[in-house]
Amino acid sequence: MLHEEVVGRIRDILLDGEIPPGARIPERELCERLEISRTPLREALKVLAAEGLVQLLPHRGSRAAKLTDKDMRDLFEVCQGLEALAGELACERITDREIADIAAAHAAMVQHYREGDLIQYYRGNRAIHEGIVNAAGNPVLAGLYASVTARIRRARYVTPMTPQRWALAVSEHEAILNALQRRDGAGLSHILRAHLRHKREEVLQAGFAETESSEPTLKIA
Amino acid sequence: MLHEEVVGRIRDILLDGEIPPGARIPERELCERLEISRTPLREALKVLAAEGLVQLLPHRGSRAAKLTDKDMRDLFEVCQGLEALAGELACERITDREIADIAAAHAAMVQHYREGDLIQYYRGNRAIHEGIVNAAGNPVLAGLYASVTARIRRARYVTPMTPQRWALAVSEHEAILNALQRRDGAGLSHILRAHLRHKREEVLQAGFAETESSEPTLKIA
DNA sequence: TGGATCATTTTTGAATTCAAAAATAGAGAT
DNA sequence: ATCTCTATTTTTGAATTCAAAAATGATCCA
Repeated sequence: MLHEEVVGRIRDILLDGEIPPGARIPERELCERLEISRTPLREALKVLAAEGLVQLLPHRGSRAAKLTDKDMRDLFEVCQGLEALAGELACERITDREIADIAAAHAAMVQHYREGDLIQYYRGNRAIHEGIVNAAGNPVLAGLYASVTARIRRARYVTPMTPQRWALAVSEHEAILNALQRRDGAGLSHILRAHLRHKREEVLQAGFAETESSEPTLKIA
Repeated sequence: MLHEEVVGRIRDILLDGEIPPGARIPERELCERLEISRTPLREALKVLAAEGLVQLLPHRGSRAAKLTDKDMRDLFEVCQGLEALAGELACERITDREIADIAAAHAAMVQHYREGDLIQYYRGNRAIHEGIVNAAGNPVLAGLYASVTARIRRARYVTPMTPQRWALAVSEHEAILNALQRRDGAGLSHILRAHLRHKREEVLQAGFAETESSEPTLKIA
C-alpha cells in the first residue's frame, strides 16, 4: 500500500466519523486493519496532523482533532474566501463543456431537492461547488479548498435543515449557476460568499459544539 | 528534538535554498546533521511533501520541489485571494495598537527604501503583510498564508527591482496603510490584490524559470 | 569500440526492536 | 476504606534491521 493511500484511508476513517472528534486514535487496531506496521501509520498520522485532522500530544499519542466554535468559524471564513476566488477565476476560464456539466449537476440537485432526498442533495451540492473550484484551473487553490472543506465536514454537525433554509439554498444555487453561465465573476463571487455565510450561520446557530465523547471533564484542583 | 522542530529545521534548509529546487534530498547527510535517525527524518519529509515543499518519488527518494511557471502563477493567485480576505477581515477586527505597529513597520520600511537597503526593505515588507494577515484573527487563514508564501519564497527568483517598480510598490504600501487606518476593508482588499498582481507580473515577466541544476534533460526516445 | 546483460552495491521503504515516558495496578499507611 | 507511593505494564518515539527496488558498474559479445 502506497503512502498516499494510507493517508487517504485514515482520512476517510476520520471524515466518516468512525473515530469521533477528540477520541484517541487506536494505533494498534489501525495497523491490523490496514495491514501495515506502525512506521507507515505514524508517518500518515503526522501528515494528517499537519492537515489539521489529527492532534498529536507528545508522549501520549494522537487524537482525532476536535473543533471549537471558533475553529469552525475560521474554517468557514477561509472556505468563503477560497470559493469566492474560485468563482472569479472560474468565470474567466470555464469552458462551455464545464458549464454544461455543472448545469446538469445543478438540475440533478434540484430534482433531489424536489424529492426531499437530503443525502443526495448534499452530494450534488458538493459536486457543484467542487466543479466550480476545479473550473478555476488552479490546483493549489483546489488543494487548499479540499483540505478546508474536509475539516468542516469532519464535524458531523447535524444542522436541522428547515424547508425555508433549504429553499433559500436552492434559490441561491440558481443564482450561482446563472452567474456562472453569464461568466459574471464579481457576481458569482458575491453570491458564493452570501451562500457560505448563510451556511455558516446555520451551522453555528444550530449550536455547533463538538461534544467531548471520550474524555471526562477536568476537575478543578 | 521534537517532531515539529525537525520539520521546521528542514523547512528552513529548503527555504534558504541550501538544497536547490529539484535537487535530491540527502537523507544520510540530514540525519547526521540533525543527529536523528531516518525514521523521524522521513516523517518530516512526508509532512513537507504534503505542504508542497518536497516531492516524493516512489522508490527513488525525495527531491526539493521544483516549481513551474504555472505553479508560481497558481500560488500567487491564491496568495492574492488570501491576502484580500485577510485585509477585509483585518479591517473589521484590527485594534488601534495593531494599526500602530503596522504603521511603525511601514515607516521603517520606507526608511529602508530611502536608504536603498533592499534586504531590509523586503524584511519590513514581509512583516507588514504578515501583520495584516495576523490582524485578521484567523489562525486557519494565517496557516494557509504561511504555507503559500513559503512556497513562493522557496523559489529564489531574482527579480531585478527597478527604481520604478520599487517606487510603485512603496506607493501601494502607502495606500495599504491608509486603507487599514480608515478600516476600509473593500478598499484594502482591492489594493492588496493590485499589489500582489504587480508583484506576480514582475516575477513571471522576469522569466521565472526554475532551472534544472542537478538533473540532465531527458533525451527523447 | 559500443552496447547489452548480469552481478554487485546502494538506497529506499517498512518491520522490528529498544529505551524512555506515561498509565495502570497493587501494596501499605492512615 | 481511601489516599499515596511504588512496581509493573503499556504505550510511545526513535534506532536498528531487513527485504525489495533501483542504481552502478563490470563483463561479454558484436
